[in-house]
Amino acid sequence: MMDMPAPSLDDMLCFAVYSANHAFNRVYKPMLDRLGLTYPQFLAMMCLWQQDGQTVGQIGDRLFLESSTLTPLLKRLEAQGLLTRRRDHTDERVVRLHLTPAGLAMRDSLPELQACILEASGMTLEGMGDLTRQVAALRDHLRLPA
Amino acid sequence: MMDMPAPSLDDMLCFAVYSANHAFNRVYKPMLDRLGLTYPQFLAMMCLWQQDGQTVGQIGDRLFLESSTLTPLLKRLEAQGLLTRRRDHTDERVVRLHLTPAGLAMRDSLPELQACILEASGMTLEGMGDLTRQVAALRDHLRLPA
DNA sequence: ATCATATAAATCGTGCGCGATATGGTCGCA
DNA sequence: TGCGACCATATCGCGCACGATTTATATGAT
Repeated sequence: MMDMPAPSLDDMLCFAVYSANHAFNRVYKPMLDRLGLTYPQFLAMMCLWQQDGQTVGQIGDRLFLESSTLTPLLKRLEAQGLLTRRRDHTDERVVRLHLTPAGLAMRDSLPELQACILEASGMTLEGMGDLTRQVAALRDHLRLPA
Repeated sequence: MMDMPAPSLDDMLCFAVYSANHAFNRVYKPMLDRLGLTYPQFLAMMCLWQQDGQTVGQIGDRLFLESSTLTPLLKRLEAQGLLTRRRDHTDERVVRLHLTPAGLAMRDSLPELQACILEASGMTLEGMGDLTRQVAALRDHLRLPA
């Protein structure tokens, strides 16, 4: 029987994804620094720009994050004056998030941000859309129960 | 002039990569738990399985990580008895990493690990190789100086 | 009405990841 | 010989991310 050759890091999809994620982080950082956001905070803001008034759990479902990650992150956004956190009147277990005017206004920086990312990626819009779908499909398959 | 439509999270390559990375982490976790490794620790071990005796800086170049990340991680691997950290005799600034027999033996788990990942990804080997190259090319382009 | 179960967030401890800085070693050049 | 520039690693503080647990609220069965 032939053994499979031991794969090197460069052949491993998981490492490509791991290192590409870090590379994105580094590209975003200087731009987000000027907004006073971290990258995960930016993703949470994206959720709320898309739909205001979501709960912590809904943001978690969207971003695939636990409340143990989100609660402190959202408190920091609240401390920055970008959103409010209030218990829902009809279900006191739930915390609803609402953008402040400052939080909403920050959305205006999005187009420029997107343009920078597109340029840094060195891809076309179509190429990005295509790769996005492939990677999202991989993610969704990995998330299936074993 | 028409504005670009504000993209949602699902259209963003950065989020696809971010969430796919977390999804990989979650797939690896139960398997790595049995080895007593974290995912970044596993990546460091991959480097050393490929070439023993590398320096901290070489591992950092390979994984795109800083010494501030690697030093504590490598100390934990040393504490587990998987490798040794020794200053180089000819250049005392440099720390060289050498696998112990236990660290080397752990490599035997690799093939099974790879097989599990392949299955969890729901892809063919060719499909994985193809996507790996696309994502690595993206990473390398993002790493170019602006 | 009561109590068991379930659910949503929050809290805690550990490890990763970075930027800024510190420490100590090397090398070239006066 | 000694000093200044550079270099490799280590340390520190902050924020993310998780699993395990806790707290508070809601729901359902009897």
